[in-house]
Amino acid sequence: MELNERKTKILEAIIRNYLETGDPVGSRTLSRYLDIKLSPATIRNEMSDLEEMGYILQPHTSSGRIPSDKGYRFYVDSMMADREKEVSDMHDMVVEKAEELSGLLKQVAKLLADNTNYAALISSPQLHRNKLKFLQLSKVDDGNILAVIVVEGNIIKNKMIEVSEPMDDDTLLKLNLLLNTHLNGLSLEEINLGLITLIKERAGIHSDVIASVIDAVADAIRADEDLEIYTSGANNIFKYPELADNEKASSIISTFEEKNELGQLINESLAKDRDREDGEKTGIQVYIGNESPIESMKDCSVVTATYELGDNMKGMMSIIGPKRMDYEKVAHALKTLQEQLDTLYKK
Amino acid sequence: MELNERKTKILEAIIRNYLETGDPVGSRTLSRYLDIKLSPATIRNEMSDLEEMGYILQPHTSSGRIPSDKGYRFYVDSMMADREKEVSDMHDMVVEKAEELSGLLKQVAKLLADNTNYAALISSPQLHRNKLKFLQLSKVDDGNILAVIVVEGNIIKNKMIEVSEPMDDDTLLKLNLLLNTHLNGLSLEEINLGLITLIKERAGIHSDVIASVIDAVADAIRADEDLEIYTSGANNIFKYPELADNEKASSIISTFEEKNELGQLINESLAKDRDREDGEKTGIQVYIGNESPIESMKDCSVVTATYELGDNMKGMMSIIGPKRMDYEKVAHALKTLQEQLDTLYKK
DNA sequence: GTTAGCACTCGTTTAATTTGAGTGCTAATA
DNA sequence: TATTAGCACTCAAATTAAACGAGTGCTAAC
Repeated sequence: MELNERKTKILEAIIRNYLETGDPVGSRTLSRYLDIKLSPATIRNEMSDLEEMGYILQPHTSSGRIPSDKGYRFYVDSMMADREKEVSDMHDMVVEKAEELSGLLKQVAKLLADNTNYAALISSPQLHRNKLKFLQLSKVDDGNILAVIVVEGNIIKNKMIEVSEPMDDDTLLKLNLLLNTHLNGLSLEEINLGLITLIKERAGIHSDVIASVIDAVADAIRADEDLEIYTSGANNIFKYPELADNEKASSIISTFEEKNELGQLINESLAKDRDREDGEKTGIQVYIGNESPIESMKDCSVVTATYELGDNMKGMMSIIGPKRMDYEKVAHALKTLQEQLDTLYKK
Repeated sequence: MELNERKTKILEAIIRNYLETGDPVGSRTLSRYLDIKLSPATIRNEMSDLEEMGYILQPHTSSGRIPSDKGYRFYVDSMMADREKEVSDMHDMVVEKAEELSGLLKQVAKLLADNTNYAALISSPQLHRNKLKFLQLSKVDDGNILAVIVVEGNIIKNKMIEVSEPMDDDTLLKLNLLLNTHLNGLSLEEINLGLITLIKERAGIHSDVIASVIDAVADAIRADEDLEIYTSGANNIFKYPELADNEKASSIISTFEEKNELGQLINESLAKDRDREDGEKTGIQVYIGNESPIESMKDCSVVTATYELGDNMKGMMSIIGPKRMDYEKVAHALKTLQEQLDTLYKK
């Protein structure tokens, strides 16, 4: 069977109506709602076809139809195609450049959640390539030496190293020189065991300090270490009855709180984004129901977008809501913030 | 009327029973549950008295009684009095010393939540007095200077400062000297406008860099800036029907997510802890229902404990659950972690 | 191809009924 | 005087029954 124009119109009407009300929609309602004049009976026939084709389904015999995952998928795809649509009832979302990255990301998550009334999350940007840019040991007091490490992208890492006896300025200077000459500009792969042993040898009695420093450097460079996730508006799910029963709500909230499962979503989304042909799309992805990589979100839709923060640092943000979420509004919100973030550190 | 021994026993039996089952408890049940032999009728008379005295109440005529907030308060107070009780069914809770403070605190929050099946939170420790301990500017690359600031308690703060043109090593050295001679060892109150102006004058053309540094120093020293709150197990509240309805659950979850309201709880709890006579109690507080400073937790009980991490840095942890929570288990869990944290950095 | 008509389905709503745990009061008992 | 048995009463919760109504599929007429 073919999805002709009339069927398409009816399918869209069903979905639109369901998005608005959240109730299954019947033939009589559609007959009034549609711009083409058709009797309920005719529409019933078409709906019967649409159901057979898998686009809609009945929660139970003798109730209206609701979109199936396939139906949503069709709707989202065709919606994404004509992207010029303006969404009006969105507040201005302006990101203010924050002192700290974490503050900025928290701000973005909150903006997304507050403006859409769904749950939102954003990941800290992942560095593309990590090279050591700056390394310095300083004496803080007699028992402590502070290692400051800066890697590409100006990510800063500190480590306090305890020493059993005070280290004089001269030794410190030498260690600094030693570390910098050997390590500066190197990436994780390039710092191998041979090099480490060499440095330790040269450091002589201070090799234990060096070991601590190198540990810290490895930590700083390893990307997955820094993967921070900021969430906001998880409690918004209570606004949607189909997600608000204890079982579902609990598992969604718990996923949001633990955060480790969210990592999968982020990785998958970033990977997909990397694969797509350049220039083609805007980097927005939609996971409907079971399409989502996260088990506890099988009754939700997840919309993700990647962003780029200046120096090739890519991160991901996402909105999670009921399947009948307002996809246009959500996509628009994500795009807006995407653009703002992209330009924020560009200037 | 007086709370004699028999009334006390009955009251305790009511509360114990209610803690176990969560159902209102009636005279017949009590008659079986009590060790002294009394007929339901007698018990009814006593219950009637207890109700008049405000220790228990009926959800509706012709149902059993449940403890009032006053009843819980009585129970908690008398329970706290004999503190030697051993709680058996608690898993071993061992905190492993973590690299980063934030990791440690997350671990503690999770331990508390997992072991008690209630929601848990822990605040980062608040410094008692904040003095600048170490300050250093370093050149990271031509366009960026990194300021590293360490304050008492080894809290480290970084700030990247952009400069329009490269700064040579000599100038940097001079600025470092200038800042250190004037600022080292000072507290927030001592860094006044006069001093700032003086330093800026001496810095000449680099006064804008100095301004940024001093901003960062102020940030680092101000205590409330660092107040981080880590939560875990918020979704545990779904395990208790009396908290699991949408309205309540939503508001509790939202408080946990926003976190800013939790600050009040932390401050109040730390303040109360400071006020108590030394050596008297263990620093554990119980807020029952409306006693809690947080509006959204009026149907919960909140148990808080302070901890001390080495250098006079005090923080607070808390467990939030239904009023009928297992107070002994919770108090025991908090004490266990309290002791572990106290010794962790003492060694 | 479209539509009106009709019998049928089935979740939802409302009301009525039953059940049962629990109470207060009174009178009998120890 | 304190305790207890007995009994009528209350009321939330569970159960059952009936009515409702939105919606369907099918058939026959247009």
